[in-house]
Amino acid sequence: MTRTAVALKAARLAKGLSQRELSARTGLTQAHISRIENAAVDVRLPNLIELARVLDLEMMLVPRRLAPAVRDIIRSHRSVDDRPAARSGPRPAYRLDDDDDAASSRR
Amino acid sequence: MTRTAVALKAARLAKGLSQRELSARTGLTQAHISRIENAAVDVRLPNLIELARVLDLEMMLVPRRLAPAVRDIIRSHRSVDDRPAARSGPRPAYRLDDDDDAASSRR
DNA sequence: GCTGAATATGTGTTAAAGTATATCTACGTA
DNA sequence: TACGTAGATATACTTTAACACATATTCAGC
Repeated sequence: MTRTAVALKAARLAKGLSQRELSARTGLTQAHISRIENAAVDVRLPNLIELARVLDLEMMLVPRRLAPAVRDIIRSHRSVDDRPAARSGPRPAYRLDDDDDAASSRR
Repeated sequence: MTRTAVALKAARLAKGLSQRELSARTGLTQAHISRIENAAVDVRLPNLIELARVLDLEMMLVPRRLAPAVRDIIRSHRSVDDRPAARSGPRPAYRLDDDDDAASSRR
């Protein structure tokens, strides 16, 4: 299992979502989310970004020298509010402004 | 042009590499690097990670609340040693230890 | 056992990625 | 100026794998 596959699944479970719910929010099929989490496929960037968005994550390209510092920040802030179902009402709606979907210009 | 496409191209130019040189180091074809930089295709995750590795970048999934802090770190450390051709000898050889290639288990 | 929710899998379609080639760009040289 | 020529990037065409759709399997609770 790749690191991102694990991270995505962990983030989904941390939010208390089923694959089906995540499917509904992202537009990816449940089948495909399953394959992504099991690393049975290589996910494409726009799909990764969309999954990340719904899971309150952000894909970033970090200079290698700064990566350890970034990991420290993430580690030191872990488990503050990412417990399962720490929320009540409906989700604050996913933003659609920023984009990395190369195909969007072709659709 | 998507943000990552721009970032990848900028990182390549900052290292003074041609698409062909980057192709040789990553194993991706020059043709495909061209399409990626022009956002004519949606890059797959293992390819993005491989490109990033050669360009001394690291793909990370950052909790949204921490993303601004991470961006600050990156911005404040910018242009320290990422000038074009600030190096002399051959490159220190790309590491192959960490992995996100789902297909590797199937090959 | 049954029933339903959740996750996994078989199959077809479409787009990513490879191969080969073309185009562009800048520099010499006559 | 025109004419190679070499390096760099883009594009036509083919092959392969991601993704959607449908269905199966697994796993709870009753």
